Amino acid sequence: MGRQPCCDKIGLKKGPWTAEEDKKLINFILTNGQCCWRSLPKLAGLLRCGKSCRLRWTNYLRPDVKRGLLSDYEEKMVIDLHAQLGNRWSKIASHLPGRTDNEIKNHWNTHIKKKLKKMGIDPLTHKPLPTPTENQPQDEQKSETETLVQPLTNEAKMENKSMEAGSPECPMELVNNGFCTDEVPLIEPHEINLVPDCCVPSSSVATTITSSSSSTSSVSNGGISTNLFQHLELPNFDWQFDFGFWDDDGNFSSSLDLLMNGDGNGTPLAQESWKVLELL
DNA sequence: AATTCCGTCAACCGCGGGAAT
DNA sequence: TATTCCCGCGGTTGACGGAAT
Repeated sequence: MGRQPCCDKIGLKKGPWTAEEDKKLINFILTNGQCCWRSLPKLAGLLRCGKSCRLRWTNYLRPDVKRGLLSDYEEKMVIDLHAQLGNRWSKIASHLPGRTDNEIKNHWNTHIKKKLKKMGIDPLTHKPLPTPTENQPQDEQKSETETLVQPLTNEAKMENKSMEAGSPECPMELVNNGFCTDEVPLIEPHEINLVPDCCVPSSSVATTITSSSSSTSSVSNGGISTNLFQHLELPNFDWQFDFGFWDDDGNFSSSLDLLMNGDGNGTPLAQESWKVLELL
């Protein structure tokens, strides 16, 4: 007997998500937690496959998701981790708080791969390509390469608490390189207090608000503008919990003004799901 | 101004791993 | 132990927007 399809595909909607669908999904998850993706669409009143809901949540709607271009630091992290882990995007993502595997995978394929090739580095092996381009001066290649690919300093590594080494679960060979390839929780348990006990989310709901201050983050994604308040047409409410945003250096900051008014570059920082959080 | 090309990224698909029975 | 089911991962696709012609 073959495997059954993950869901009944008849009558199910595909393609970009609408604001209404997003709202339904957020409301349901924040009320009930992440339990059983298979039955979620029915319970939430969505004509979507469970997998589609999970993807939409983890890659876009999740409150702690960090949007915008990867910083130089993050890019170095990705390259360094990729050299050790290969195409294990979820593992790589677990070392970059707020970043999703999908986002990192896309960034790798569209940006980093090209950069490395241009520098004469094989993106697969992270070693110099067998036949270096003769057109490009070696000195230029080297300096660029050193800037982007050199191993992270210990200081830089310590900056990221998700990379803490020394835990019993952390393989020594990776600890020695400054990385632990095991799963690293992105959110401390005390940060999760919004979901009923019936279904405790794995690592999805936090009381921190993240968003990118990158000026490039204002592009629409799947028809959804950065100003997700407007997107979901949810009512305003008072902010009562900690929140913040990620700057281009990978630092997390808290600021009500930044959240509500933008970062001074016309970039709104609020994300839609927080309204729902507060309403509950 | 219109058309084509290209880059980006959200979303889909199929598969494997692991839990449940 | 074998089978079934669900979740999550990684590869791929397709829609969209901007650049180039």
